[in-house]
Order: sequence, then structure tokens, then C-alpha cells
Amino acid sequence: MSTKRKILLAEDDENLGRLLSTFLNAKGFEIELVRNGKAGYELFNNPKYSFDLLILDVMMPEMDGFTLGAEIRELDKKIPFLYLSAKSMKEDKLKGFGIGADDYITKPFSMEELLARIHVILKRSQPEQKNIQEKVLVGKIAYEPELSILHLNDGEKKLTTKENLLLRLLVKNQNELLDRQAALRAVWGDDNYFNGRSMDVYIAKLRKLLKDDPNIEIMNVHGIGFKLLVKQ
Amino acid sequence: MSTKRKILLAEDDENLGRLLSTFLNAKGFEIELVRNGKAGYELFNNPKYSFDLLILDVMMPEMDGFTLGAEIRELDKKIPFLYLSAKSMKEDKLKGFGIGADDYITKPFSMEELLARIHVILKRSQPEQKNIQEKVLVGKIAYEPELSILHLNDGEKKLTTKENLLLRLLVKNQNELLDRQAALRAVWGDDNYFNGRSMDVYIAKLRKLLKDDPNIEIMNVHGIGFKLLVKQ
DNA sequence: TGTCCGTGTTAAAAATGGTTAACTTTTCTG
DNA sequence: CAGAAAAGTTAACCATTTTTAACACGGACA
Repeated sequence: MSTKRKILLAEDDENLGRLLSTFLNAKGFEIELVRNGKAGYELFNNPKYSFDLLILDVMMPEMDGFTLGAEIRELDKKIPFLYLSAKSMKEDKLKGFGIGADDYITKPFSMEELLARIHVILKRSQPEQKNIQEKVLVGKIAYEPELSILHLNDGEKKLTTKENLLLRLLVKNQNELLDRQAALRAVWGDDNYFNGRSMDVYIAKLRKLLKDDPNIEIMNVHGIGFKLLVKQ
Repeated sequence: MSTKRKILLAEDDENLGRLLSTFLNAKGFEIELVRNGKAGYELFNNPKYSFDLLILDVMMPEMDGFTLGAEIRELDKKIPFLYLSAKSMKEDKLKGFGIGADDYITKPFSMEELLARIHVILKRSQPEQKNIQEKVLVGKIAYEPELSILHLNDGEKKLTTKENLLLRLLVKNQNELLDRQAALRAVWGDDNYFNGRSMDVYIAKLRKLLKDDPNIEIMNVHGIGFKLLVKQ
């Protein structure tokens, strides 16, 4: 659905840099790591790159984080950035916020807290383009997940909540395996036997609906899950 | 230019409450102070008030800050709130962010830092000014929640108390899910069976009124709640 | 090759929701 | 204060959605 968020990480401590980079990568972000302020500025300025968020260490060689943040803020009034710093004094924090930072995290911190704070910032800074209009094409069939509508040959079909949740998952994993248990937890909240049977019923319903396009098939992978196949 | 920002402060510590209240007041905010979670919920829910930001203590009598935050988040997906807490453990912070808080500040903290963080939050959450104003446009229909008036094609319609409370909630969560139980508690005070049926009756009434604009739809999410869809 | 387990399918049961109208309570007004 | 009007609740009935049951089938594997 949504593309990967890109983060510019400026951190001179090799270990911390690698650690953060790996962690955030595993959490679904794309990370560019630089080791000093100057490199950070140049990468930010490089038109080949564009970022959703910057994470800046305060104490760095070449150019410190405060200076870097200030220069970047002059170039871009909106781009969110946060500071990581061992400097926990009130004055430093206020300086950071004064420059226009969105957060100021003092070391040591937990990775999870950093992640939570990143999510807060991204949530608030994304233009909240509620894409209610969004239409996806599944083979020849138009599908509007937000509105739970499937455009079939003989008119629109309004999907029920469960039909919609399940189809959305399948579509998200188009041509890839959708794990049975994962789907159950996502749609039914729990993967017990009865919910499993319920899901099988819904798979049958969706198959009937999707018969509209002969190139679509919901394939079962015995004991593992389902795969929404869209040929050619 | 812009009117004073309104903050709901829920803090049971008399001293801290007074201190914060005075400080933020001096900084140009309008503060409503309550001394426990229940009072906070009621004030937030009171249609005579509307806030730009909530500051919640975590440990409070009657209803703790985590519960309060969670209940409020069900009623309003957008309103920013932050926690103040003596609990500095990672798990508590993550719980706070998990509920949907915009920040989690551990005591003791400096007033200036709090102020800086408030500004960050307000800066980022301003654009989409979702807070209900004098007049809101729901699709093509003008709605004045303060006056309980809906401007329809064939003149004004004065809403009843319940109609207005329910519509106001739906509008606040435009295009997002409004949880059934949360709505019941907010409008009827209790989510028993009969109130549920009553609400269904009111949903029907609102649907009839909103038929004026064919792009508006109150969608049911089976067993979960309702969603006011405004297509465009 | 027979037996288990997971899946396909259909039908019926159960739960939830939509709507209308009767009924009760509250508010207004002469 | 009585009666009417408005608001809100409950009841009844029907529709839709979801779950459960029943039976059939087919692949995996001893």
C-alpha cells in the first residue's frame, strides 16, 4: 500500500549508527546513514534523495547537529527532524526545539521509544491525504477498499466488513502467500478453529464474486494459507 | 489573528495543577483544569467545550490517564494529547504512545520543555483543523453543532439533543470508524442493549436527513461501529 | 491404501442492524 | 395546571451479516 518512509540518519558513533540503521530497517524504513553533519547536509541537499524524516545526533564532527538542523530548516520549513543527544540539559533541549526540531531524545534511550516517537512525528506530518477515492485494479475488477465496493460486470457490489477486510489482505499480498494464521488474527482477531472455518466460508464467497474475471484465482496452499493469483 | 488555544489539563496534584495552569495561562493558553480522569472525560465530552490539546497525568483517581486517553482516542481520532508521568519505565512510555499519545513527558520536567513540546504538537496538528468550529461542512451540508442546526436544501433543520450529539461525534470522526460502545457511552452514558437500539433509531434519522447530499453515507461496520463517509 | 486433517461448499442458526410505529417522558404553552 | 407538542425509548418485524453445522472431497503420509 504505502511506500517505504525514508530516513536520513546522521550519527557519528559507528556502533549506534549501525544499530539504529539495522533496527529501523527491520521496522520497514529506508535508512541513509551519514557520519557527520557536513555529509548530512550534502545528502539532504542532493536532489536525488528525498526524506520523510531526519534523525540528527547533536555532537558530530565537521558540523554539529544544531547547526545542521538550523541549515536544513532554512532550506525546508516543513521537513520533520529530531535530535538524539547525550546532552540532557534544559538549555540544550530548548535550543533543539528552538531550531525547529520535532523531538529531542536523550541518550540512552530505548529503540522502541525512538520508534514510537518516529511514528508520532510521521503521523502528524503526513498531509493526511485520506485517499478515500483510492481504487485498486484486481485483474479487470476495480476495487475500492475504503468504500468496500467491488465494481463487477453487473454493477457495484457492496462488500460486508469481513469480506472487505479479507479481500484487502489478499489484494495487499497479490500473487504472494497470505499466511492463514496471520489473516485470521488480522481479520478475526484470533485464529481458533471456528474462525478458521468462518474464513473458509468467506474465501468461498470471494471466489464467487471474483469469478467475474477468469484470470483471478484464490489458490489454497495446503496448511499454510491462500494466494490471490492474478494471471498475465 | 488566531484565537487562544484551549488546553484541557487533567492533573490531580493540586500544586502542580495550579502551577501548570498559571504558567500556561501566562503563555497565552486557555486552560481547563480537572482533578481526575472521570472529570476529564466529562469535560472533553461536554459539547460546550472544545480543545486543541489535552495534557493528561497518568496516575489519577477515578480514572487513570491511560484509560482516559484510550476513551478519548475512541471518540476523536485526531485530538492531540500528551502524558505527564512519574512512571518513567519503557513499558509505561510505550503504553502511552500505543494509546495514541503525541508525547510522554516524565516528571520532573521543566516548564519550558513542556511549552516547547506543546508548540511542536500544535504546529503539526494545526493544518487539518479538525476541531469542530462554529460551522462545519459535511459534504455539501452546513452543520452548526453549537446551535444544533443543519442547513438542508429545503431550509434549516433544528436537531434534537441526541441527534446533535451523535452527529457531532460522527463528524468528528469523518471517514473514520466511530466505535459503537464509545459512542453509546458518550451520548447515552451507558452502552446497554436498549440504548443501543435507541442509537440505531437515531442513525436512521440522521441517514434520512443526510440524504440531501448523495455523497454522504453512514456506513455500518458490523459489530464494531459506524463510519460517516463523505465521498468527493 | 486407508485414515487423518485441512479445505470447499451449502444451509441453517444466531447475532446484529434498519426501520416504523406505538408508547412514555419531558418540555412547552395557553 | 392541563393539554399539546416534542423528544426519546421500547417493541415489533424484517433484512443483513456472521457463525456454526453438516457433509463431501482431496492431499499428505504412515
